[in-house]
Amino acid sequence: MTHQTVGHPARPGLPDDPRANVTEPTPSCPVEITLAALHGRWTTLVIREFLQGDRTFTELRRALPALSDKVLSDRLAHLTEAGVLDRRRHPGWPPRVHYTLTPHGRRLGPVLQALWDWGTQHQPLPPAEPQ
Amino acid sequence: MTHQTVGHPARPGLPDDPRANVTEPTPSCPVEITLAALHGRWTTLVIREFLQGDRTFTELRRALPALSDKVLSDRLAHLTEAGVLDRRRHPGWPPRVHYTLTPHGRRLGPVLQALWDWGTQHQPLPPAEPQ
DNA sequence: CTGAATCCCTGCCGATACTG
DNA sequence: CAGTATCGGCAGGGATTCAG
Repeated sequence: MTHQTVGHPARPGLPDDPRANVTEPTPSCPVEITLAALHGRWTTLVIREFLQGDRTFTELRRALPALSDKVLSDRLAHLTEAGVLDRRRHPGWPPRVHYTLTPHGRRLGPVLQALWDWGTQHQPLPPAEPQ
Repeated sequence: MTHQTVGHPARPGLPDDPRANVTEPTPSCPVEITLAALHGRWTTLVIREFLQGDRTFTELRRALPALSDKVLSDRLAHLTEAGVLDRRRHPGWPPRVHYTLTPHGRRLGPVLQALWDWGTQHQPLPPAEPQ
């Protein structure tokens, strides 16, 4: 089955988009864009927090105690730059910063859901005997 | 919007599963399982090849010329161990090995589609002015 | 033909200490 | 409170060489 009808209904592949024809990893590929947004340890857990509402730095630190300040700061900056989070500094003392999902960030819900669903269907195979 | 109705229809969050309550990255989390399967440079491009049909080592090498033998070998072994690919050695000479998506691997189609879709909706933000 | 072994280089992550 | 600066360890990825 080397060839495949292009017009096949319920086609399991990806869209017929010029960006789907790349032959090496490139940042302009939509899949790479999304994986770049999700990139890094802790990132999906941070996003999960925001799917329940906005958060401050300290609230996140309490929710994810094993996450260091530096990495949390990195993740928030990264997600903000990726257009996933909106950063809002509140005036006064003590300084408070609220982060919220942008509309674009909220659309990561279905993405994480897809990742979740595949993972739940995963049954680890018994180690294949050498043939 | 700190609180949210649990029973909200079309809930954008993740399932009410005990595994969703982890407070640190753990390999048993379904999201981590899927990201682990997709992990590594070139991995999604390799999977894309298989969504069009089975492939041999050499066919993949031709389709992705900038991918080194070692990394291709790593990816194939990794995806096989993750239950995504099925590895079948053919007897005779020269040795030939065919790789095919398992049923489980075929279910990665919707996952890649979700990643693709989010990425296409992505419009890079102009660099935010410091507030 | 299909890999495995080795080497080097880079970038991520964590820990710690410090600042507006 | 919400970060930044710095450092070290380690794993990933590429190039090259060797093997079944």
